[in-house]
Amino acid sequence: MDAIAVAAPESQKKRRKGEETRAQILETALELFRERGYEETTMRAIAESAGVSVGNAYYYFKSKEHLIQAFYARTHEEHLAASREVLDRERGLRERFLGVMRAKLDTIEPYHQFSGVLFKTAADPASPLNPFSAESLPVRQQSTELFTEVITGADTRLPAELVAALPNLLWVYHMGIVLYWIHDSSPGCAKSYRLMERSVRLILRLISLFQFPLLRPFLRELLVLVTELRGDVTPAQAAPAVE
Amino acid sequence: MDAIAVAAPESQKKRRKGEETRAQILETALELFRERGYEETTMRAIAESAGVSVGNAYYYFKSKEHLIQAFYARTHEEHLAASREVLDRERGLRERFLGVMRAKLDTIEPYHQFSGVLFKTAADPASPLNPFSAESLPVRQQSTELFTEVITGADTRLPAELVAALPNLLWVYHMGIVLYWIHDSSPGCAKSYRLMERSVRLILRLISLFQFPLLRPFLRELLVLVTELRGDVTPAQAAPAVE
DNA sequence: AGCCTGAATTGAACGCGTTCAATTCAGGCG
DNA sequence: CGCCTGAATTGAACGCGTTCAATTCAGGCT
Repeated sequence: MDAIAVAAPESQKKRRKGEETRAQILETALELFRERGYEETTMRAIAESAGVSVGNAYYYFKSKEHLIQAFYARTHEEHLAASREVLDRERGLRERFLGVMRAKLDTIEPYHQFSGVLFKTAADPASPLNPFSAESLPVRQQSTELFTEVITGADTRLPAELVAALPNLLWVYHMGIVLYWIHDSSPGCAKSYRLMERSVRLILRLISLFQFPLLRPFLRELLVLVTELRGDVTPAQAAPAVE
Repeated sequence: MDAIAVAAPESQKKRRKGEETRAQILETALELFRERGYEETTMRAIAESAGVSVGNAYYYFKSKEHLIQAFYARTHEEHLAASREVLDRERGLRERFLGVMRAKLDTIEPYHQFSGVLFKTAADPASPLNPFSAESLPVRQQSTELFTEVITGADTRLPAELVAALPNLLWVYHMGIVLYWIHDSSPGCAKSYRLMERSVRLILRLISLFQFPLLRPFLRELLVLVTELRGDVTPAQAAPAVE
């Protein structure tokens, strides 16, 4: 048996080892987070449970928050996968949009209990977890692309300028829904689903309204506002001045 | 001199003392926050600077976060005062709305550097600082009333259902602007002011559009959505289940 | 085999927010 | 006047996240 497996080079074996430890720590951490909550889970407990020293946990994760970031990346992947399924299946704009949004809520549902901490750290402009930070730019871009795909892959034709601006708008909208969801304590987060479904319907209606020439100037101004401000706000362009 | 001042009862003298200590601690804390930032200011430093013991600081403020809450209450008062001035002066809906929003940004400007921490804690559903929490309900109500006054005191007449729903909508909108402001690193937060002015204009335009019967069903649905969901989300209705 | 090097790992130590048993203070009462 | 009581105040101690100098480990080179 081992004679067959020899092919693996040394450096790869080394990397494998490190990645296993890393995965072990992350897995243990997420489990403890789910069991006891974030604040109640200490780094010492994580390390002990994972069979490593405290310092070693910090070797792989710069801070306790970075463990959340890893989790964040994971649910993001899950959402992408779930959305892909919807987008492959559906052609109607409404179904696609609704499906992606529903997938979002479904994906994050298991973590609702400690979503507060997640958002708490995510809201800090200085945190790498901040959705506007440079560190989470890839994730943000992927999410935005998702909404691009929702629109361009649908059988509905929309004016070009709207197509250009909508993805970012919808991304912000979806963040708003998540924000509501975080504070939603209704059973099964039913209210969040309800709000999402209704607001999606409303948005689609609003979009269709833009066909009327009456509303064109309004639309124009909205688009100018959005494109003018998009992206330039992130504090990441210059390193935060800490003396 | 003292013969005149004798009138003060004992209990009042006592209360005065306590309140002075409390004020002393708060003043020192806010000063240090502004100087060095929130995270960099330790409770020990605050206590020492205020000439009290650490424990005593905790006697008056349950936690470091509660010092922020006190600051929050203060800027809220300032905003109310500044808004009052505007509302007494202006009669046009646009001027009133713009004035109140501008006053908001002006009021919080001095604290922009540590606004991140403010929002970070405010975003946590479990935190008393959370704008949706029971503890900040009075502040939230006052803010909402402010927008009621913006509308009802203006010389523009609006449909009754709109008048009923707008205050809450505008409050949420104003929170959104603050959220943008927190992440705004442009000089003088110019971008936030710009966004605010443009979006205010847009909102007013949107409001005036509702006069067209074409948009009535849209408006209806929007109002239903808002009134249905308003307020019931706060997790404060039942004590958070902590085992 | 022996050495070198850089990754992996350790655990004691630091600084922080927070707690709390103990102490002081000051006004009311017999 | 001395006692009582509750508010005000103290500071040592706790548990936490985080750091870092020191140590081990394992592969590559001579």
